[in-house]
Amino acid sequence: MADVTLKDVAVRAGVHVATASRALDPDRRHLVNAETRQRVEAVARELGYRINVLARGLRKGSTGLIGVVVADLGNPFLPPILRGVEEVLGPRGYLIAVSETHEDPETLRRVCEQLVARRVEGIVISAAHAGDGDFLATVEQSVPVVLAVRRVSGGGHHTVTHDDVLGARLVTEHLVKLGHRRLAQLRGPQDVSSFAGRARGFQDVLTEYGCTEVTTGEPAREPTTAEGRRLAAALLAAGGPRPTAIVAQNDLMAIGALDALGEAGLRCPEDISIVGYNDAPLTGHLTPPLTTVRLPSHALGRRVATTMLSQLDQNQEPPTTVALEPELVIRASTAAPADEEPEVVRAVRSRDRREARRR
Amino acid sequence: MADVTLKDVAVRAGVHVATASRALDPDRRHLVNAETRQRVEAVARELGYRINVLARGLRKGSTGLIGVVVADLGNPFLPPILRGVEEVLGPRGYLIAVSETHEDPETLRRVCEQLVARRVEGIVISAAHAGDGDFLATVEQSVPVVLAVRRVSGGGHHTVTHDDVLGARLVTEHLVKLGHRRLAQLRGPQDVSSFAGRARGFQDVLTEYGCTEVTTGEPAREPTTAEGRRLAAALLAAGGPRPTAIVAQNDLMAIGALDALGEAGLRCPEDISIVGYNDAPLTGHLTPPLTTVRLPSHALGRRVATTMLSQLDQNQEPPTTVALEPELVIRASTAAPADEEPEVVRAVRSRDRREARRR
DNA sequence: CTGAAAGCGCTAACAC
DNA sequence: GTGTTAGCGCTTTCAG
Repeated sequence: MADVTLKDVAVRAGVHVATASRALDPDRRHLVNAETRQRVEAVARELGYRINVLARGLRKGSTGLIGVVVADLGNPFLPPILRGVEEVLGPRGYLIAVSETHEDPETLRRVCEQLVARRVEGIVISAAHAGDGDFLATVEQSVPVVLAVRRVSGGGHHTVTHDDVLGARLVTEHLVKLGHRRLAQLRGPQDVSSFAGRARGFQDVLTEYGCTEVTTGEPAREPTTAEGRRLAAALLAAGGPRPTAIVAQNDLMAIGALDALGEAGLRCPEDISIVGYNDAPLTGHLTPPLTTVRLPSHALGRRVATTMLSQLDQNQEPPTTVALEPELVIRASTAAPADEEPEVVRAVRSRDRREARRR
Repeated sequence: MADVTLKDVAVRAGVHVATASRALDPDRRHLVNAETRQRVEAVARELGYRINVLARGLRKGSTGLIGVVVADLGNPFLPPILRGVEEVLGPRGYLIAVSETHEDPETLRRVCEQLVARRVEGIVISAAHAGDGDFLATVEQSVPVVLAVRRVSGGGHHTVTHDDVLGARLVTEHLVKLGHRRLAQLRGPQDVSSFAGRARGFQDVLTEYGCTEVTTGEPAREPTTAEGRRLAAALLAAGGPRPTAIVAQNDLMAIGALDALGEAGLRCPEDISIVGYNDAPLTGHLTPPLTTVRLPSHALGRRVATTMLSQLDQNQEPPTTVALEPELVIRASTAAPADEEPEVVRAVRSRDRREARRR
């Protein structure tokens, strides 16, 4: 607990604190006589001196702290993002303070207040909901903000995200090309841009290919296994034609759907194909291994950090939104529908029939 | 970026900064005339004043920062721990700064330096290796340290951990009671106390019940799926009698073992039972669902935080080690060995035979 | 109840 | 090259 101050070092080294300060600062050491500097350094080491970052920050008006606000630390795509952020910001001397909102807007507010009061130099937010734009604008008056993963409606913020529309297109087209024409979607909370984007990609493909959506109506209250199971069960229990494929907006809901299928005595992919989103750990080890969408989370983290750096360097660039491209991961939970024939097959058949009649 | 200072508020409210300071501090507001206080509060709100935590910290000698050092943020048992820590420390006004070491001792050192320089008030470390005791003792001279999850050899630190010996006993005994007598162990790096403890629990049970260990010799370099698979494959490829059960020291290695089994054309649990450790997400959804050990991580986080709090409150209690009890989760990856009969069955049989002879 | 003054530990001007 | 002085924004005596 012994707090050695710069003054202690200076006295012991027989110099003024200012000199000691210079000698110990990498950026100003060259202003000091080499011999003096070495003496100061020696004493500092001997006394176990550690600079008080607080005092320096107060004087220089900088804390070297970057706040990162996430919705849920348990989300498995976060670690690669955090690692990417840290990889870039750490070597620049920044320390990362992580806070969690649990998806609660009130907590988001509180946490941002906290961070601003602590004079963090920037805030990375990956916990935004669609309607948080106005609030974030006020935060941005105090400190640079970079949105990660989730956008807010209205734009106007530096944003680095995944291209969710594209990702959803990728999986949905994959299913359509397998021959699926009646698809259902398991939606997450639509005030989160990721889920909203995935919904749009899905819809777009359905429209383009003239497919039918079988719908349960409501989205999941939370994007969890339990909710996925509940929604999928409702889907299967409903009257009317069953979908041949289910697009879950994340892996957890896909797993819930898998459970619901099993309980209904149906098989995946024989009876119904299921896809997830995120490529969470172990999804490749499920039965069946899950077809899903892989996100470049680590790259996203790095990109978030560089975006933040350029803001910190006062490069007053206008807000941009960059969307990184996800990747389709095809595994065994998707196959051609059993009761319906793929387009090509049908085309061939009808041609055959036509020819047969002609003879 | 407008930084409103206390002075600004004071001037505007027509009072001295000291008065403004008192009026705005929950602990000293009662020292101020109610009317004055309200005026100050109004102005503060109006101007958007936010206290500069740095300046206050410098003056009061406290930062309200707690450092948390983890080995790998991707580890799925961390979030509940972090949440537990935050739940307890957050309401007390502490902010959590999370850093990662990637299991590198050098990084651990650097990170601790950083945190001390920033005058964090306490450091929670769940990234310790067995040999870090001496280093941590030096850190402890500057700031309270609480070890989470992993101990260091030699003791002498406030430690909150899981009872790994017990956990390993639980799964191993479960296997023995199913009738297994030839078991193998997939070990993680033994300089991490968690893995070392699990090794001991396993050995203890084997000794007590007179079972045989089939060994691959080396532990995993990293406790990953790939390593688990490699070690399990080596185990299966080796000459000599095959184990009927494999105890992996974490779920990832267990999954690797599952893979290796599949590749060798063997089934789990029919040919070999496999158990994991940690009860990571989705382990219940694997094929077969994995028998494993569930850790009270959330409770551990809370306990870590309260231990830290009592240290911060200067309660100079001597270092204690508390080990929280894990829980056995039996699923479908374990069954009685095919070629060997469970104890009870054998007992019943031999009794039957005896009785048969008597007639 | 409020104001004046000092100072937390450091760095930035400015002198010498 | 090095010392002097001032002050970052706040809290804390100590007066009044």
